[in-house]
Amino acid sequence: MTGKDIILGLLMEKSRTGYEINEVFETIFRHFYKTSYGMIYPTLKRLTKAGLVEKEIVVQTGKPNKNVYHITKKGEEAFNDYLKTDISPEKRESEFLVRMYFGGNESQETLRIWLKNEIQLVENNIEQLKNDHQEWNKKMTLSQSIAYEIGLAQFLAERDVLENYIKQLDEENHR
Amino acid sequence: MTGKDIILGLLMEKSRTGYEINEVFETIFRHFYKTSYGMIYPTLKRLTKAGLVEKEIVVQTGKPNKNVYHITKKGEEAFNDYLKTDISPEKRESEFLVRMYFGGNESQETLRIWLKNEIQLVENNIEQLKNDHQEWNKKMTLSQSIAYEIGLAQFLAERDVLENYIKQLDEENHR
DNA sequence: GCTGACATGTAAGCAGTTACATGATTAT
DNA sequence: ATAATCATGTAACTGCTTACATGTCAGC
Repeated sequence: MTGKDIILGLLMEKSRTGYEINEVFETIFRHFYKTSYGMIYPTLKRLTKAGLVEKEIVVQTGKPNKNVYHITKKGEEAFNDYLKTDISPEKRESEFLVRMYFGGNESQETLRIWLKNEIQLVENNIEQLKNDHQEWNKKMTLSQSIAYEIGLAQFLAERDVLENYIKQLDEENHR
Repeated sequence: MTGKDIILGLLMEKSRTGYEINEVFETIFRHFYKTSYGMIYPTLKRLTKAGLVEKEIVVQTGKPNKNVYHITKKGEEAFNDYLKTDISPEKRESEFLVRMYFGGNESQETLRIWLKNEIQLVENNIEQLKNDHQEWNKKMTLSQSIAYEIGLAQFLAERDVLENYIKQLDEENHR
């Protein structure tokens, strides 16, 4: 799976601009796929050249013009081919956990700061995820709901562990 | 954070070979940082050239010879400098969740197969994590325990969601 | 004779990331 | 004026992945 596959999938749902594709990555895809314009626009260009998508220039008033991309037959075939490939194992890279691993020599105070910071980040993620869900759930399929709930459950689980440890640190301090 | 930083950190703990560094990545680091020999050996070479680590050739009997790497003063400084940088946001890439997002047109049967497969993978992860923990916990610091428990809690959370949904599918089928 | 653990590397390629660059319009 | 939203791109770099390549020794 590369960015190309996901972009094709999103254009199967409906025609979109690069800007709108980025919005999807920043909302519902946030907790399982991160990317940037630096991937989106060059990919769209390559896909156009390869005949998998078609570009339509839409003139707008009150807003800058935009390029709407439509998937072609060839593009649909490419996406269906992708769907037949094996699912690759998940990739995670958590610098927070790496730091926790190496944090054995840090003071309890430093540890508490790290934990508090991470809780804040996780809570932001939870809130954003819930907001995104409220906007999307009207048209969500069953499998999309599962994707959402797994993300939410994992964030909640992390928050619980973090809060438990902070409590533990506090209790040790008050003894 | 790049592979280089983690390798330096691991060599701060104790001198290791490339093979042993890989073992760490395959056990305790498994759920938050994935890599391969293709990163480890070239990095070790670069680090040696830069004077951050030193290579010692150890002749063994009954086993192939090995290269043990020791961190230098300069290497320790580099690692401490890294520790002062900001923690970068987590990166996740779950092809399973991407497929779930796009899986709206799949049959319940297909969905059930996907869920069962993912449960199997998650359960393998849980078991491996628990095994790794039993081997390492004797010498684990508090913060290392947190890293372990976050990983475990997230896998358990995912398993719960998946199992719930399978149950739901079963119930709908029996109506 | 073969499998599995131990052990070390290279080289080509790629899929991005990061930083840069630009600009219109609307609302405050 | 200035921030926010809408909107599109490029170019250099990089850090890794994948596949290849090689070999020892122990135990069955």
